[in-house]
Amino acid sequence: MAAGLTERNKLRTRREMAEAAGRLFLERGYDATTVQDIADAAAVSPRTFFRYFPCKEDVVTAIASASMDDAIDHLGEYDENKTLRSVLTTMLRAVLAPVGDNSTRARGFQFMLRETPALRGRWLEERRKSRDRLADALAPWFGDDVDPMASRLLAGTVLLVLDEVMSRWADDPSLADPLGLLDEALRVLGEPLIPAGGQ
Amino acid sequence: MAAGLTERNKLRTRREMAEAAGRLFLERGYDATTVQDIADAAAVSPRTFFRYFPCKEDVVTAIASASMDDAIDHLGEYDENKTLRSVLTTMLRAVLAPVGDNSTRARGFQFMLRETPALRGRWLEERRKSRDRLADALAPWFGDDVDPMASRLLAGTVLLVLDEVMSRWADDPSLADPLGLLDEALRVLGEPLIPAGGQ
DNA sequence: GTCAACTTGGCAGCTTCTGCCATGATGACA
DNA sequence: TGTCATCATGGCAGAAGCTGCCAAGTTGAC
Repeated sequence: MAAGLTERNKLRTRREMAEAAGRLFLERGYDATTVQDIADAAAVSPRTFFRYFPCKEDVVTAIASASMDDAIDHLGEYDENKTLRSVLTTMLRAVLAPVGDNSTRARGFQFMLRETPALRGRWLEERRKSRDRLADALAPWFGDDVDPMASRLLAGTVLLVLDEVMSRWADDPSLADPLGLLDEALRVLGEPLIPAGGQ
Repeated sequence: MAAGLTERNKLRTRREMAEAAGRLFLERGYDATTVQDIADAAAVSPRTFFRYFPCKEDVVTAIASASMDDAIDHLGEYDENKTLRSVLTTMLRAVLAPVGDNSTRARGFQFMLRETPALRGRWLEERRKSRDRLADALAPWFGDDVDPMASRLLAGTVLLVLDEVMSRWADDPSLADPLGLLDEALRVLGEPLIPAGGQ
């Protein structure tokens, strides 16, 4: 439990760097903040920064993807009493609810992602990993011996929904949190994306 | 029509750089190929390379996203006699058919994308632009005054399908082209991603 | 034939990121 | 408590991506 002094110091260093980076990014922008700036603010050397975060973009994704990882992990084991819709709703709400707690910061991050191509690429890349993990977690609902195409497509589309909801929320300052936008998006997933029709 | 010598020279230079880059990337890998290498192979200076391609990754996306752009552009105007399914099928076939013509190269690119995080991020970023354009092109099929959520989700999911199909094709050397995988994926889109069920 | 516009090359410089080694702190064991 | 292996850190040098600036050569219009 004590976990050792070294271990605690490393956690603290990591947290201080992430906080300093997040603050500086929001203050002056991602590109205008150098790793040197972050290192100075966290009282470490740039060399140490790169030991904790493989690249500059990873500070942002490490901060922002943590809640997503948690939500997918807590999706839990397959339970035949829970419908696919209910577990997905629960997961998405778990991810979206905290956004309202610090909406200024969350909006800031959202806009920063939009305006910084390098960051958005890295972000989409992270999202892709989430998609794979979500697809695995959802697979049991589709049966064991079925082709995994359906679960993979659903997982990907659910993350598209999340993306869409967050983006709209960021653009509409009158919305306190993005939860209200979720229901309509989930409704769309309950109908065929391609309406029935001729060949 | 003559278009001027300068203009033709620029096109030639651009093509030579793209070809040299593509060849070198496939030969020795993306990371192991420097911009200097590409510039040498195309007999230009590195400085000129960056005048044509804003960053190294853009050579790859410029090559690979051209057919996608064409396909979306040729999706054409709204025609109420064409079903959504038919225009999407036409578009996806237009993108996937040429893959079989040079399958070795296409597989090489696919694996390169997989193994190079920076490239994949940039690729996903490009895909995102395609999604926006596709969503705009599909919007008329959803009616004018409807919320654009449905068309945006469909566009995103169609590109997920493309991604999935290409990935599976690349992994299965027995497949000449990826067209055979398309039908099943499109079938999934014709049914609700979330099966009907309780709340 | 002349001149303006433009393309290219080279150079210096910044930033991200990595390998290497010395230094100092931590923690285990006697 | 003392000793020693381990490990986190810092500093340094350097590669690679990328940009601004200016000089030189080419193109194309009059």
